[in-house]
Amino acid sequence: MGKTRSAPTLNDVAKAAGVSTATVSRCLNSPKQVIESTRKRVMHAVESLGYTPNFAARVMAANRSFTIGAIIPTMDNAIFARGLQEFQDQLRESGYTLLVSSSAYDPDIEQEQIRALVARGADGLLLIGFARDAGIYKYLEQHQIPSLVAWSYDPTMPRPSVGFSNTDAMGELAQRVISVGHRRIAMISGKTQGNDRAQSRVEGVKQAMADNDLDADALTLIETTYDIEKGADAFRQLMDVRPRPTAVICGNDVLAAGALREAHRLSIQIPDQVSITGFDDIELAEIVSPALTTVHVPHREMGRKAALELIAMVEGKSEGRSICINTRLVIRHSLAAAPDLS
Amino acid sequence: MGKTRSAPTLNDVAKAAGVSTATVSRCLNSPKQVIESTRKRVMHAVESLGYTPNFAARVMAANRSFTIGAIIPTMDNAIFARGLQEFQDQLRESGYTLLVSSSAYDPDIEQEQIRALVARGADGLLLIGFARDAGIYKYLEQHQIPSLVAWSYDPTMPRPSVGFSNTDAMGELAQRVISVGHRRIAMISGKTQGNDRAQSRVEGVKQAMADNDLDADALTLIETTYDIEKGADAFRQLMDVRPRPTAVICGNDVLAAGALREAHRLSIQIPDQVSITGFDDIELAEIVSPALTTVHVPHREMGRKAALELIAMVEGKSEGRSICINTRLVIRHSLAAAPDLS
DNA sequence: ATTATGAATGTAAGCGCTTACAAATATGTT
DNA sequence: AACATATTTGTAAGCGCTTACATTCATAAT
Repeated sequence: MGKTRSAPTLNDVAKAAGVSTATVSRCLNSPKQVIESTRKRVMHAVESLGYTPNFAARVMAANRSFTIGAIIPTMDNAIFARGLQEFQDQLRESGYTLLVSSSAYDPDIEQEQIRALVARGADGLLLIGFARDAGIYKYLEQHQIPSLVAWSYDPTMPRPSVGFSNTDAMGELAQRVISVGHRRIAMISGKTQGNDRAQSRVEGVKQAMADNDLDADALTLIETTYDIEKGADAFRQLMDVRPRPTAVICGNDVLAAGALREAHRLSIQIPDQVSITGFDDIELAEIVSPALTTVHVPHREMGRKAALELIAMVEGKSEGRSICINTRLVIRHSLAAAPDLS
Repeated sequence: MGKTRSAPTLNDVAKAAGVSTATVSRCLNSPKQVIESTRKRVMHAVESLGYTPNFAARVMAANRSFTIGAIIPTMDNAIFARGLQEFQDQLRESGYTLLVSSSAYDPDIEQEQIRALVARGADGLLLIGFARDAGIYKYLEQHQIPSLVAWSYDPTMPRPSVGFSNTDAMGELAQRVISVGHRRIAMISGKTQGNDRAQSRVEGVKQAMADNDLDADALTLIETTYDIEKGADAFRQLMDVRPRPTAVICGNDVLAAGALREAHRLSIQIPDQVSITGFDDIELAEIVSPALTTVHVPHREMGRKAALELIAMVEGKSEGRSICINTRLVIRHSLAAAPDLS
């Protein structure tokens, strides 16, 4: 309800220090413009009144907030956490504050959150992946809010992105799976609807299959939400498919962890009977047993570079370049040669 | 730089619709106050201009933002993710937007984030744990910002909290550990400095020991940051202690997972040689093998109740009650009888 | 027809801050 | 000493919105 009522304002400080509001404002924003003696007096008044500037007012007057917004699909697992933490740290160093909200993978909520952040004066936005309504991009343009896509990289897109090629990264992993002899391959993917990362990863698998004269259309594919439980469910389903797949490629480590857990329950030996792979190389991947063969994504590097680039865009120093981050295969025990190859 | 420059304002809409700004404002905020015909006209203008209200201005004028802020210690692991997701969902349903920031367990950063959120017009704040500088609480009072502590519960504190007694919950677990015969107990705790949850958990263990005529001061205690790696490091150290502890109680599941991993590496059989326990019951706990005996915290319930209570406070319907959430022991395979008990 | 009543709309005063511009003061030059 | 120039400070006009209050208009009661 009533909030700032009793909080001191710029005016109060000005009076207390016996100067004009302009001088106080300058003390706070460009101290070198005001002479030491008065600055001291002003700062003292600020201290003793416990004054904090009202951001809404500042944003409105200056049309600048030093705030960056990020909308991520979920906070519910570690996928975005690490990269975002680094993103925030980098922003902080440059004097920006990060505000995060999550969309629960729902495009409508995402749109709402984007508007909320823009309306709140965000100077720039970090978005995950490219896929979203064109109207949103138009909206951002109208408000002249620079935005940067992360967790994806596609230089052919009109908007800048910092990330990696999900297709290539997953392709490389699938190639490895095929190289060690697997022919009957199944995949547990995240929902591809409105999720270009998930789409590209499926694409990567299919491409690798095609490259090796396997019928990509024969890929047994289950789409599900990114949940351990769901990964487990999907794995169980896949184990009923005949002929049974010898390798299950998962859209990320969370799904793979679920698959692994279900394999334990079903007493299916991993990797002797079935190989399982993940994607992301979050901590989870190393902890499960057998440890997951996966694609390592340098989340921290991505977060840092995204922050730097977005700041450059916000400050008008960059038009928005796309930056490619290199992923690499991490071979651990969950992948082995296909059993029936011998 | 210049952002909202070309975006339409209330004034533009008013002109386009041939009404006053007051009417447009009313259309947007209390539609029933304006007659159907004009409302239609106004809404049409809003649509065709692609108007979105400027939040900074709205906040400043109305002194109300429908925004709730949350400052969590870290986004880097799952501990807070789940509860926060539910918190956000509940807020959304009630028409509030959640803005999150993370403090990296640093009190100074936390303070800065709190100020940032308040300055940005947050109507209320969710804080994790009680321990923080008194100045911050004074600041919140001065600005009349309701705040709610979560992940802790202590009815004796002057401020409302939604959570559980970390002492009791951990005490119950420790009691169980002792009951199955363990006498040489070690603990890997999170940094207790400025973290009342960590402190209370240590307290819980000590209390349980004292209750069972064990020397609580003899508890071998390692404090570390909440990292899998650190948990592993600490476990290695503990295994060098002589006489070697038979049970390692960890401050949370993340540390326990690290301990477990290290045990694997050291070829120490869990739970045959050493028992390990966690806290939180995040997904990780069930995935590692052996699965962790831990304390289940109903994060979702906590998130939901926290949201409801905080909204009530913001809307002046509650003075701020404290709500206790029940935790429960989850016994899995990582805890067994002490080996040398026989 | 006149007036009381209530609903719909308009008017305009802020909300707390930044910043262009003006004024005052200090510094340096000749 | 007189002036040009640079530095420091003040003045006041917004930024886009909400809302108390005033006004207008429609309806109903007399």
